[in-house]
Amino acid sequence: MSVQAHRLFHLLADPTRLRLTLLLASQGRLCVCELQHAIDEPQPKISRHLAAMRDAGLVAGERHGQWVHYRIHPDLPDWARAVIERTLAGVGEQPPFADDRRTLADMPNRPGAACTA
Amino acid sequence: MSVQAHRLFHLLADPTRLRLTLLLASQGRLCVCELQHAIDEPQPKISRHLAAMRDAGLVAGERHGQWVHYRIHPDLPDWARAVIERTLAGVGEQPPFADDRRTLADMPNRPGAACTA
DNA sequence: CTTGTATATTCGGAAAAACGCATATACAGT
DNA sequence: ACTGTATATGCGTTTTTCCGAATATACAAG
Repeated sequence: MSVQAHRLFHLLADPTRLRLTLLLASQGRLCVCELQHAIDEPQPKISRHLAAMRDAGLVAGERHGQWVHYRIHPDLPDWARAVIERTLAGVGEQPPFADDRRTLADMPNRPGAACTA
Repeated sequence: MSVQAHRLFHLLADPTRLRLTLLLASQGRLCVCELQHAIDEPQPKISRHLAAMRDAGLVAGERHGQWVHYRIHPDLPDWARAVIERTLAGVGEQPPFADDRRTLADMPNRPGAACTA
């Protein structure tokens, strides 16, 4: 389970995966449709990146009805979590990361409450 | 000059480049032959990786006589430096990183003093 | 100016990553 | 059962990355 350092960095090296990661780090838990709306990329692209992140242990996904909720994996080692947090603090206000959060906040019909039910 | 986040992570995603980076982060400044001895990889391989790191602004190299000294780039943004330091603290005692430092310490004819001259 | 050591680069091939597009699966509502 | 929405996967292609081997450059010393 212990993520090798270079594997973690490989995941964070792709722009789409980095946006997903920082979005999850800042928002806690999101379903795929929220992620998709926020970063505005084709759904298969997002899904396959999430699968890679899940397989490596970076994120965890839970099904809730028709939605799948993703979050940063709770068992991620401290150093890895710290790296993500520090990155968020360092570049989170720059594009495209800040815009992603804004786009997410403006999402209509946000399934938020429905998912957790 | 400002390193984009995903570019930094791309550099750290390669095992050889990560070893070089953590070695430099822990040792301050090293010439190529020291790096080569420590991580025991072919010289062109190391040189090409260092070139990529230099082109991206992750490290800086200075010529001193026949040696070229590399170090973590002094103008690296705080968040990036913190990411590297946190990674070193988190995985620096694991292989291969700990061994790299040990191998470097045991290097004979270490040019250390000669370089700075 | 030749030799030796240190470092960098070019080139071609092999392996991996990322993509678009289509399709498949999962679940909810009617 | 059928429809709609949410999510995942298979496939073929294009792009990127990494490497080894050879070669080139820079500098020091004799």
